[in-house]
Amino acid sequence: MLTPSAVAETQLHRHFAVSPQRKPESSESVGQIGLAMSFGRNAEIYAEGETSGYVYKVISGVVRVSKLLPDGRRQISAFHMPGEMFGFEANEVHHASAEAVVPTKVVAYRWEGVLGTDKQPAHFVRELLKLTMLGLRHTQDHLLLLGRKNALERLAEFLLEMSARMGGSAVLDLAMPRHDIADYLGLTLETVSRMFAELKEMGTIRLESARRVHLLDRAALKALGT
Amino acid sequence: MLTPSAVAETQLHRHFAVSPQRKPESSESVGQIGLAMSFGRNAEIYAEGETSGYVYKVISGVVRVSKLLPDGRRQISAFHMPGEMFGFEANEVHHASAEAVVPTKVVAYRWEGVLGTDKQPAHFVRELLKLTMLGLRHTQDHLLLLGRKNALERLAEFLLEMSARMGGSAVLDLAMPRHDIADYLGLTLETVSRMFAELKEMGTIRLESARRVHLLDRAALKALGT
DNA sequence: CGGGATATTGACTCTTATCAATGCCCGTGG
DNA sequence: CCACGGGCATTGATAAGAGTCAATATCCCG
Repeated sequence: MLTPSAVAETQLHRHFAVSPQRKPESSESVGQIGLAMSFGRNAEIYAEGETSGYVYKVISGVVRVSKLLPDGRRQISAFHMPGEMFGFEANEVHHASAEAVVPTKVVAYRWEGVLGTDKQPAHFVRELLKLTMLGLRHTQDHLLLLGRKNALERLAEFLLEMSARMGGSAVLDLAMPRHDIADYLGLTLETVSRMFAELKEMGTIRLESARRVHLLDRAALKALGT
Repeated sequence: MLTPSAVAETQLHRHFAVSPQRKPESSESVGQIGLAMSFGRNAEIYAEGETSGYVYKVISGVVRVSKLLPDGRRQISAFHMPGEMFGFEANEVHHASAEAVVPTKVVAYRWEGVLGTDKQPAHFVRELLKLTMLGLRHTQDHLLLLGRKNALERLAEFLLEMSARMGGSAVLDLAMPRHDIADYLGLTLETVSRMFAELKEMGTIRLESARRVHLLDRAALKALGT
């Protein structure tokens, strides 16, 4: 029988001509609790179905968390930027996989799951509760996007979200390819590309290159994306 | 300026010819911490934008949690059944609204938000963390449904989810109208109706009435919905 | 038993997916 | 320094799935 992890890996190979690197390129302990790890582009940080012994904090780079269907359809639930944490689960098993979008450094912290919570300092548990609640909020907002917004609205919201998370700059450097944006927004990469073209024609953005976007008219984007 | 709460209410009036009842029909304290409340069909339990002073547990009935766009598009993020808790937020403000789908009894527990967590017993915080993580998992699964599944797959998954949560019986009594199912699945009510018809033709379900569904072939539903 | 809300069904439209061709950019090696 | 190659992105033509609008049908609930 195929384990969920094996299935996920199989699917990954459909998405990437070059198979993703397995596991960290390097790791070293940080203080007494953290373990610093480096991952190359598209390297797997953990897989769906894998036992989850850690929570992670992004130091540099970008991480995507996604779920796959047996036929290869993929939904990215979140991108994680430097400073953000990810990887916490109610059970001992990851129910999504995480990969580095670009070369990425993270710190992993040992985490025994909710059951091991007694052993964790109270402030840590409280912090984790807050982070989980914020994650839930973000995911619920994303439900609205996926369930009820059209392609243009989705891309507008995505650009505003990315801008806000990069400190609100008007020039965005997107770490991820069109394919990842599409899988985050529940679209195809062609549709994403067409919506970029449409925003460009409307004069609300300018594309310096495919990955470098100038937001020219935030108000127009907000009118679309909210 | 329209408050978010006022906007939500406006939109509700588009959805229901009869305006929803405001606030509990009755309430009485349970022990020293809980407050029992009753709500009629479509009554609002709390609104988006409202200050959140409580978490809730469903005693009987069904609750829907949803978000609205200014133009009336609605996304239901979850239905809550007896025994389940809902209404916890990272901030002091609800970022979704909750309504009773059918006449519903809940118990409300005072909750000061994450910041007030010190005052809560540790086991309660831990329990809440677990519930929030489970909610996050459910919501992420729902992202995959909304982003990547077709109408038939969505309905199949919905029926299996409902069956599982009603104890796995082969005869389902759906509390919610087609409109709510549609807003949960990111479809229109017409499409939901057509997918019911299609499952019926395939012989995987039988409709005793619109709300009462017999699951004849779970394996077929699983093949579609997973 | 009657009437209003809810659900089904049909005809047609529209958005997005699919399939396919072309273009672009960047890193590598001659 | 320029040419080549490969991944990535854009653009076009067409198809398919779900949405919209509209006409019944059915089911509760009083």
